[in-house]
Amino acid sequence: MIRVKLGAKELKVKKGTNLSALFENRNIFAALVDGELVDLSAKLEKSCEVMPVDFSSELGKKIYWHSTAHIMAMAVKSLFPEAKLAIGPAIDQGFYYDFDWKFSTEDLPRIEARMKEIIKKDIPFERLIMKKEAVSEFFNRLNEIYKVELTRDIEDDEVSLYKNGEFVDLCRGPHVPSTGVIKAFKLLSIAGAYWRGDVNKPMLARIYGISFPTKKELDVYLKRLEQAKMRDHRKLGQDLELFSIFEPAGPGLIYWQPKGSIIKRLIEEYWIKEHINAGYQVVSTPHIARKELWQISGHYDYYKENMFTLNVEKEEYILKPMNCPGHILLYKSRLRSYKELPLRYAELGTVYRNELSGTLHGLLRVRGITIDDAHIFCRPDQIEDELCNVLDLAQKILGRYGFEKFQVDLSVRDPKNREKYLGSDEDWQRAEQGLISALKRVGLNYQRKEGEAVFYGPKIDIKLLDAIGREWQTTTIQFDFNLPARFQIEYVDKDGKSKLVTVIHRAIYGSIERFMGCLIEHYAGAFPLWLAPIQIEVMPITSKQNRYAEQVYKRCKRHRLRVKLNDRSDKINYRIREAEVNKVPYILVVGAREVQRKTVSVRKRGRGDMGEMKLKEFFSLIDAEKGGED
RNA sequence: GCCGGGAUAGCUCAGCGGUAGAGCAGGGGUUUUGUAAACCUCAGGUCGGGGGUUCGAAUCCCUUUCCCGGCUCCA
Repeated sequence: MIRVKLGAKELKVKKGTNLSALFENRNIFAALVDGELVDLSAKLEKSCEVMPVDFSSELGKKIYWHSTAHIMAMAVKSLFPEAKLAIGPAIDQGFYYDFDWKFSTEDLPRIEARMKEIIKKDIPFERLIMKKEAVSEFFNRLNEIYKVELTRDIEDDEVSLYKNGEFVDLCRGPHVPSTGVIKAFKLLSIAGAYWRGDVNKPMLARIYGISFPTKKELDVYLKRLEQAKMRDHRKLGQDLELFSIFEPAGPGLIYWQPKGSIIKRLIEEYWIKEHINAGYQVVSTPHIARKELWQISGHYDYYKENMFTLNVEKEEYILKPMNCPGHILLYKSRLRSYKELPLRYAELGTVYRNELSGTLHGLLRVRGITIDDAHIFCRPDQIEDELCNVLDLAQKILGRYGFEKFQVDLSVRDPKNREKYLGSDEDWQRAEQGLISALKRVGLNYQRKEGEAVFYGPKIDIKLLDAIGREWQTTTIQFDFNLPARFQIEYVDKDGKSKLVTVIHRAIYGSIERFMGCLIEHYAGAFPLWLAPIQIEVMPITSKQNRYAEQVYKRCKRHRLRVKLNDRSDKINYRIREAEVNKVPYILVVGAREVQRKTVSVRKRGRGDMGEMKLKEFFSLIDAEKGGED
């Protein structure tokens, strides 16, 4: 007999008992045995602690989705026996499977139908352990070249496989006990994906899907996806007339409509104010420069595919893809003393990058990028304080928009591949140490990502999520071990000797375009009062109140509010609906009663009628809401 | 850039070999309205561009531009 701890209970069972015997609850489909994730078919060989796994946990979801991916692969193989299997993992939201095959969207319903049959048959998932060579041979015989390659890369001598009837897949597992466990699923899309994420390897077809233990959960999920589309910045950008992209003008280039320009200007003004307070100096640099500048910086050799070039009187000019060289020229315009450091140059600099056409995406990925850039030139002993200041500033600025939770990544070198990177070990260690202690000092949790650093230095990135949960990098703080040496950026130290400065690149919004995109989705177009393009709409109920309405309108204007007078002859209900659809924060309705009592009726967006008040009262109400911003 | 799917009025979409349609938005009128859609009327399109097949193409084929979902890349 062995002892099994199961939650608060302790059971005594026979050695070799099937794990599934412990659970009556049919929703449990896997378990953690002493922390190791296993199938329910696993046998208990020694005393241990068992934790049931169902769909409620992250682990459970992954197993459930992964099993669904296997079922999809089974369906695909039975419909298209020639399709070759690649990989099929669970992801954060669902699963995918890559096949070497050409699918069209019409295939999805057929695959779904076949999956339903497989689920109905309730075929068990059986775990097999085989010698690596035997597995390799097995897949070779089936002409599953990708599986052969995967098997070859496994370090263990023994390999696990999962078998459902005739279908066998290389897999670490675990899985749900049988196909019937999957109750509700949906295949969502087909997309291309390079084998092993490598551009030089074959392009495979990836099918994405999702599954849930109940139809209801699936429906809720699909409905949420549908609703998320309603806050897509591209849709809202058009509906609310914030920005446009024009085909004849070129892809990835943003034309800001008047309303979008108001918001853009406000977030820029706020940014400038905070940066001046934080000791930055605002500078401005041209959009083009001779190619020599980019040869010195190294961009001409290493960033060429991304740069737009111009011919000017037989000379080559480059449309700037980055602001750094410009800021460096400003720094180098005279000798710098250690006493001047840190020197912080900030610029809302628009750069142009020839991003791959297939990657362009609304405001979130464009070719004309306004970076809220700054370069900090400092001494090594100032690094940590400077980093803390940047992180504090980032939190303050992002917090102003209600972004309080975000993902923070610390990207460092790939330890196995040190030759790839510029700079000494000492540089990297000091920089990384500085980044870590700064993160700790300001109390930010972060994920360490090895191999994610750029070649010239380690960095911290902050990522925001869009409406459907995709991550977009905004804030970035990067060390640069490349440019100081290339440009000989120096300062005269206490001892009279010239020394290389440390350069930190940093952006907080990341780019104005991307940040605007994130903001639109974050607020679902309902901008807070201080950002709303139109803050107030004044509406007389009938034309008899037009004069009074105009007085109200003028007083609002004088109070420096962005106000619109809507005295069209449409019914008041119609105009109110229109303003609500346009997400105007406040409506002031004036009818005969308000004229008589010298008041306004206030209606707040999303909340409805707040009743009558004096205009003065209304002003103090919204002044408080604006939070002191003007 | 690569794979798959798209593009019809300002917007959302129907039409899918036989005379280009609807709703909303827009113009003109009527209505004078009390907190999310009053009524009438008018106008609006080389069906993304180019080429082809056909007696005839929005519809079928090729090509090109752009968009969407991914991959890769990145602010």
